[in-house]
Amino acid sequence: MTGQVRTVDGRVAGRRGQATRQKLLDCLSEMLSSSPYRDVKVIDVARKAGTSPATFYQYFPDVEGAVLEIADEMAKEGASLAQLVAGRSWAGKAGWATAEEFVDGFLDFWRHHDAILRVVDLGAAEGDKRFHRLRMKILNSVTTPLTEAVEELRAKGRVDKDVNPAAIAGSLVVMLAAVASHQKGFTTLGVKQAELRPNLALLVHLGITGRKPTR
Amino acid sequence: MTGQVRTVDGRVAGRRGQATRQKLLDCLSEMLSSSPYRDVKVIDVARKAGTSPATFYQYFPDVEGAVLEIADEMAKEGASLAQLVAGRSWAGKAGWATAEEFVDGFLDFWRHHDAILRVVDLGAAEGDKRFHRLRMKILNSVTTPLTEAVEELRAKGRVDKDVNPAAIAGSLVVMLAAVASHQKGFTTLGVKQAELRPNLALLVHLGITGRKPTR
DNA sequence: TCGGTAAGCTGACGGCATGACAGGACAAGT
DNA sequence: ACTTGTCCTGTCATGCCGTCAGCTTACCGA
Repeated sequence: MTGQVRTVDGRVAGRRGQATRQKLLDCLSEMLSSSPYRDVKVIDVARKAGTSPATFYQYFPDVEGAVLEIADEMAKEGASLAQLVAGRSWAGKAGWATAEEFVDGFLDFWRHHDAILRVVDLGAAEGDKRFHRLRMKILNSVTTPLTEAVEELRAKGRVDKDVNPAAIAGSLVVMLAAVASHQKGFTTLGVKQAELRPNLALLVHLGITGRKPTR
Repeated sequence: MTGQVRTVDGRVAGRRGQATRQKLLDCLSEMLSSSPYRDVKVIDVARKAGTSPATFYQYFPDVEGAVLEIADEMAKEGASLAQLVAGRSWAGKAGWATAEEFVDGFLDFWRHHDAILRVVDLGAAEGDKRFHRLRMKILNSVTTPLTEAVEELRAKGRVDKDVNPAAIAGSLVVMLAAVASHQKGFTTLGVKQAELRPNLALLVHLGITGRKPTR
């Protein structure tokens, strides 16, 4: 099946091979957190992993290929984000709680993986289809249920007919992603962490329901 | 004064020197639009400009330095974005017009400079102070007047006391920036360009005033 | 017209990363 | 011990980086 981990030259990787491969991925992940993407060199990753550049090229075509691998694992993990929104109520106090928990959960996930998500974002913005697909996969696990929530409210006539649920949901999600990536920008504006979250929850609630929350 | 353009080794650049310098910046700008940031090499920029790598290093310490230069020019241009928001009304039909024009103007600016803004965003997200300052400079020209608008409405009691104007304004602005960078993500969701803008305007209006617009 | 001076540009070079290969080390089964 | 297939690395050609000395060009005053 697809589960077979293979080297660049087509061999099947055994236990030891998979271990070094994973170690290379871990070290790359770490390097992405500590130095600019542009400056991440294969030789540094290899050194950090206690091996040689040649070994790196045995498992990955280049740095980008390895990054895609890391991002793919993260995307799988990100599927659980759907639980933050799916099947939740957006009415009354429960609605406010939904908004708050959604914002919290999403920000935590994004900040936890900020280094790799930065690179994915860049790749997607630069037009690379593979990165774009990955980014959509992650965002969709949240955007899709969020869109459904808006559609439901619209069907009940609680939201205007001329709103596009997907546009609203998508915009709110990228807002959260961008805020998480640039949290430093808000401290510069004099906005503290603790203040930011409820305000984001407010915006999300307003966007989804069109109304102010009852707290 | 500060207007003196200088080479890396301290010489004052004359007319001819400034021309090549500018040509290098233009070529770099073009390369950033057409190839991944990671793959932009000094030698390519130099070749494209019909000169040699050594010349590049005479005017810029490295690629990053040149990028900062381009971004700085763009930041000056971005100051005019303030006019989209400053002194506008957020009440009634005028309020809806303000939201629409703001969204349009901002998106156009961001998309026009998307290549360089991608790099600035990346640099800022990676923690580089110079990129972060530049990013804030551009965003602030919009965030500041937007924050004032919210503060004004709050003073009139039309917006809840517990909202933080800066947090709201900042979040809406980064939302627009992120949407502009990832427009492709929305076409994937089945949202067309023309549909996106009014929905963004709606979110902005909701965020600023707390109410649905009257169109 | 003629140097003198500073600006402007480039060839060339050591250093380092890249990416490919062949061959050696290693583990496991026989 | 021998075989087989996995795993790693030394090595090499190639190409980019960043710097320097030195050449050409433009400007200017005498």
